Amino acid sequence: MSGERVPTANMAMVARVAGVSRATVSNVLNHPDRVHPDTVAAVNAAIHQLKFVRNGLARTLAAGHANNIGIIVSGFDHSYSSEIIVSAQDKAIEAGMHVVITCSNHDIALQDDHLRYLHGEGVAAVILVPMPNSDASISRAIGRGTRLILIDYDGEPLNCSSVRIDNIATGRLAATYLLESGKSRLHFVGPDGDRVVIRDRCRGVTEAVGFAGMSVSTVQGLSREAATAQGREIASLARDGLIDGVIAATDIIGMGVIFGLKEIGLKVPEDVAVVGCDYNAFAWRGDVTLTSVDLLSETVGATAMQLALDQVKGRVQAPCNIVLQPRLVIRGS
Amino acid sequence: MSGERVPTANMAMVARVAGVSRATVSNVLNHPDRVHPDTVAAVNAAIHQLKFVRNGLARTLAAGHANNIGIIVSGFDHSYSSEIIVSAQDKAIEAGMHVVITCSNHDIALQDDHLRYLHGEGVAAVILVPMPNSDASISRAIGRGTRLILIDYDGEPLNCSSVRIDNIATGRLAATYLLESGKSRLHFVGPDGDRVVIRDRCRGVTEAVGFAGMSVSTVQGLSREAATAQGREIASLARDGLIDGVIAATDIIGMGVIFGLKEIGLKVPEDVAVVGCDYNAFAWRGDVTLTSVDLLSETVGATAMQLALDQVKGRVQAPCNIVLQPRLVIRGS
DNA sequence: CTGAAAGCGCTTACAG
DNA sequence: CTGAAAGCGCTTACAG
Repeated sequence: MSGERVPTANMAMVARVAGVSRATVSNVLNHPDRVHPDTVAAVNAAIHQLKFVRNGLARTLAAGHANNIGIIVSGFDHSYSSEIIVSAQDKAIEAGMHVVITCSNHDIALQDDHLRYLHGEGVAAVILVPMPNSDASISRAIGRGTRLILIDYDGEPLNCSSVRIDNIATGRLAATYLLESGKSRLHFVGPDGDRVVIRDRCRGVTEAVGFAGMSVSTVQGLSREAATAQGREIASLARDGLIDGVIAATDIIGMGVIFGLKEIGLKVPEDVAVVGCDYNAFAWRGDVTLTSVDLLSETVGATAMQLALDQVKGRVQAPCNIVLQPRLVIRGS
Repeated sequence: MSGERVPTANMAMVARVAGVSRATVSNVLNHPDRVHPDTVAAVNAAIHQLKFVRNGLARTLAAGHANNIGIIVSGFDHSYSSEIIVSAQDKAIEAGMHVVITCSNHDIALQDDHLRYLHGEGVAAVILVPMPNSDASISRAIGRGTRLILIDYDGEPLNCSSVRIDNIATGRLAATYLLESGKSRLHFVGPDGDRVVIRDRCRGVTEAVGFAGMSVSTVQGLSREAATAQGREIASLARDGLIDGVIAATDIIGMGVIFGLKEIGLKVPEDVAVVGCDYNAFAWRGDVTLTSVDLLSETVGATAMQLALDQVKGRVQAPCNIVLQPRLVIRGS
């Protein structure tokens, strides 16, 4: 157990080489305008020569504020997560902040752990895409004083900023499109369980159609295999003329349905039209491209980061809850 | 600019509440066995009462070693990244370490930035899945003293531990399988550019087949759209009887080819068999599932983390370079 | 078993 | 414009 770090250059060494005090080195790094140009040059030369990289831990500790923001996601199996991360990071970089990501791997205990960990590491704020039913964990984080921004949070109202998509509107948008395309016997298919997101999408469909006009079925889980299997079931309903439009709660399911329909020779969208609800880049692209509802991942990520930055910079105190309206993207299904 | 942190409990407060010194609180946290059980209980009660979370920055700074390991990936658009992260994190957690992820978004400057940043944050080690042509950036990190583990690095030999898949074997495996399935007119299709990974896979195919027995084509980029378009081109070659087996450098391309073939009524794998080379869970399993070469992402991630931990714990000094042999997974194509 | 003291590498008023 | 000094929140020998 001797994994000592190779002795790295620190500010004291830079100061010595440059012939100045540590305070001056610090000033060159943080407020170069307050330092004589010649001194700046000398210090920078020393920094360069010693390959000095400032210790960010000590910096944060001494300065009392961090220059990084944490993002916790539960997994990368949906393109939504990655898209949020990328757009959030872009915004953070503009503001001179770093982003560290943490993955809870769909494990609520791990999510809790990451929340504690990032708090302990003193990140300036945490953006969380919370797992369902993690209210307790979230409240604890807020209680601890973590600056938290919630994405697509669907639990009890919390004293915390958030950004989310209107999932009822998502379902309504999908259903309305099918109705306007002349379809009338709609079917909603979503994963089992009682996730609010899915329930909302279903509710949106119901609002647009009315209970009488629709049927509903369920897929076990979120896998492609299960989606394809259920697609075959739905195809048989379609063959019997019971269905002419399908709203799939997820794009993966939507593609499964399309494969099921085509397998028995039904034409998409002529015989049966299919709309997905989560614009998943990992789902598109069979020979038929899936029409879906854009959940504006990029806007969501950028907005969440903006809220985080506003809080960090002290520009805003009160929590701010933003609800975004989704957008239908018509493609080939 | 007044985004001050809410005053959080620190060790001094815990010590006061528990009626002990800060050193004792620290001992309760780090070496509970050295402390009287009653004292431990009192301190823990205070910790609980104050919702104290130890400042990890200060801990790392004072202790001289971190309890976290960074992973830098260039994106999450391939399931390989996520799988590596998950398995690496599992191994880290076993060892009581935390994992922070950073995404360079396919930007070599950003990758360099993350490398510097993580070094500055003092992470115990960094696992990097490097972008092509980032040797300079990597050497700099090593020079700085960062403990670096490279995954699938294909540049100049470096004084640094690494894990990689044998990509020549990947191509050979795919081609050999097709030959043994009775196919003889093989075609290799990969993305343009001169990535070593792709060249190696092609070389593996060549080794198995000989130049005379194969043709080669190229896709612009890695998108599904381009893959599908090229799939149509390849399908026309197949229709003319010039091809009866396709090795696709990526699974996304493989699926594009399958869609192209089926569009003109060719049967997969009877008329033309298709094998992918990167076992991408995001390549949609259509009605035909893609036979592919498993790049053992989980082993790669776990092994990389093991190498990192060994170094951190001081169990190993010399760099260790591991080459893993891929494994063919026969599915429906 | 417990605590006083020094120190990790930096920043930030405050003098000069 | 520059530096001496205190302090960020913790850990670690070292006494006791």
